[in-house]
Amino acid sequence: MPELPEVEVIRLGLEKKLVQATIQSVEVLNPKSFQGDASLIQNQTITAVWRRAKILGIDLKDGHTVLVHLKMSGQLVFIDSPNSERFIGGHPTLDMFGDLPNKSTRVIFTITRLGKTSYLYFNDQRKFGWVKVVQNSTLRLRSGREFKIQNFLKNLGPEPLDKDFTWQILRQQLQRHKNLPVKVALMDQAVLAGIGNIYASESLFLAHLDPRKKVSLLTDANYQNLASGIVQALKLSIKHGGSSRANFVNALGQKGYFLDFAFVYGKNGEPCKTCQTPIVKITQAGRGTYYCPKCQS
DNA sequence: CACTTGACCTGTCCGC
DNA sequence: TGCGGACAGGTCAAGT
Repeated sequence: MPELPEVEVIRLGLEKKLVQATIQSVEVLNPKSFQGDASLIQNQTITAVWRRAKILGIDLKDGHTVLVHLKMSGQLVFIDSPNSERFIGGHPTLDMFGDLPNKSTRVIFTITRLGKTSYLYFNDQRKFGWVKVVQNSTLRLRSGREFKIQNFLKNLGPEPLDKDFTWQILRQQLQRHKNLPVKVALMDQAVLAGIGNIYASESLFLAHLDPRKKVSLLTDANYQNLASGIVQALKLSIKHGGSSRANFVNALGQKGYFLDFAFVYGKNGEPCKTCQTPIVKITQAGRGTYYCPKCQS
């Protein structure tokens, strides 16, 4: 589920709640969801919450970091006290959500701050996601940022929301896959970090680019349009709280509303918002791709 | 090496 | 209603 915007929305929420707070204890309900020694992070103060690609990092004062990957159905929900904070901010809480923990809860962190106790729930219906405790020292500096290269992570491409991201960088990165359709190439995390199935389709629509077009056939104008389409789609989604197709909720358990503004994702058969032509769904590399056959020719 | 497919899980939705 | 199958935002490993 979560791609870059969803993970960033969670990060923004968690940062407010967790920095300067302390992890008092950790309860692992599903052992496969948790790697590393949970006892290492107990009674540790949280110093930062960061994101790289679709991975969240929670830094602790003593030099450990808790990494979280939500994969398809993960959630990280912070609750001060039952049935309170989830209703602030003008958006309703998911009705299905109910009280936590629920049957999808895999890990529970007990958090204390200023003498008050709260809980952080890692829920993950499909059990693909994970929480992992590592040493900061295993996270290497790269390009002046605190990004990690661990075995379980292949090399990640540039962050598309970095200030120095340009269409030339996009062009250079896509050259890794000259013979692939541009949509498939875009989803390789080594090309760009954080683009998944929703934002690949949406970015290509904004760029008026056929998702089936091979990378080798792209023009500089295509790259320029695509680079700006990517940034536009990601920023718009963050602004609307991310995409909640099924499971996604932010750090307070609230849904995101980007899909209300989407042009093509999940819209097959519906008229294109620009030209009224029905949106088409095809399969590329085993994943659904949505596009407008007229606007993206 | 480049690329595709299956596997990992649980849940939902759609057609018969 | 019930049941089987397809499908779901991600990423590895194995296969072609």
